[in-house]
Amino acid sequence: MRKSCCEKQDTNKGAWSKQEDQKLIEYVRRHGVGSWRTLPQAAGLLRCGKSCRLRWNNYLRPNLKRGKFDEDEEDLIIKLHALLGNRWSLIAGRLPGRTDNEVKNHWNSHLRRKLINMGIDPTNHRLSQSLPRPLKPHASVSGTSHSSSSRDDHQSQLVKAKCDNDQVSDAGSCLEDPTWEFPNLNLDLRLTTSPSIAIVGEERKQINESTVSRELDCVPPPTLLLFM
DNA sequence: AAGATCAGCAACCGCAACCAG
DNA sequence: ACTGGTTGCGGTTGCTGATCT
Repeated sequence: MRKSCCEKQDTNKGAWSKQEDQKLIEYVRRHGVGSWRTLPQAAGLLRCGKSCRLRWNNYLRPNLKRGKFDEDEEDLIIKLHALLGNRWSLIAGRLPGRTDNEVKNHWNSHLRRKLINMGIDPTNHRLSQSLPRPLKPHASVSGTSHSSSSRDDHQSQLVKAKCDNDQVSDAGSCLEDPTWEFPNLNLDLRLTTSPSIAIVGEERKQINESTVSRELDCVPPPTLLLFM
């Protein structure tokens, strides 16, 4: 049985040094990304290809946006998670400069807890306690216009929304609703020219993610939310 | 001040998808 | 259609700094 690349001897593990970063940056600058398997040797790095790809994609590539997520980004993550589930790469694709790892970490450390505190099940975006279903659906959690409000304000808005027959969990609540079937949603993310996209069930294979991602690129986030 | 606990983040690992032969 | 190699994704781990007792 072939060893995985990371099990090879003479490969470093753990945190990257500045020198390693520099080597990787320099190599990519000269040759571009790709051929991760052979890159480490070519670049003079004692790392496996996977490790190099991860380091590049998550920390070294240009145009990465580091630092705190703003409220709009958090809103968008919550909404996209309700729609897509744990498809972090797809979600990150809608957040310019953010990586899937970063989004995933932020979800697990902040947003998940935030939803739990609000009484919302983060896995299905439904209220944890049994409350009547909303009489009429709304497009978004709290809009994207609360960026000036404090986090507490935001949270209280959401809690208020919850008490007002919840608008928060609309998008995701249907995911677990026994009367609601994902495949029948025929979720059309297309706005204009190209063929429509339907997310068919939870089977990952049935979604051409790159196509979805490309389609989503045509859809400004607030418009996308209208489908939810 | 010191130890314990918590939170955030970087990185690893395993698996599935993809692709070329 | 099958197979083996490569890449990408998501879950998980472990380290580190911050906060609490």
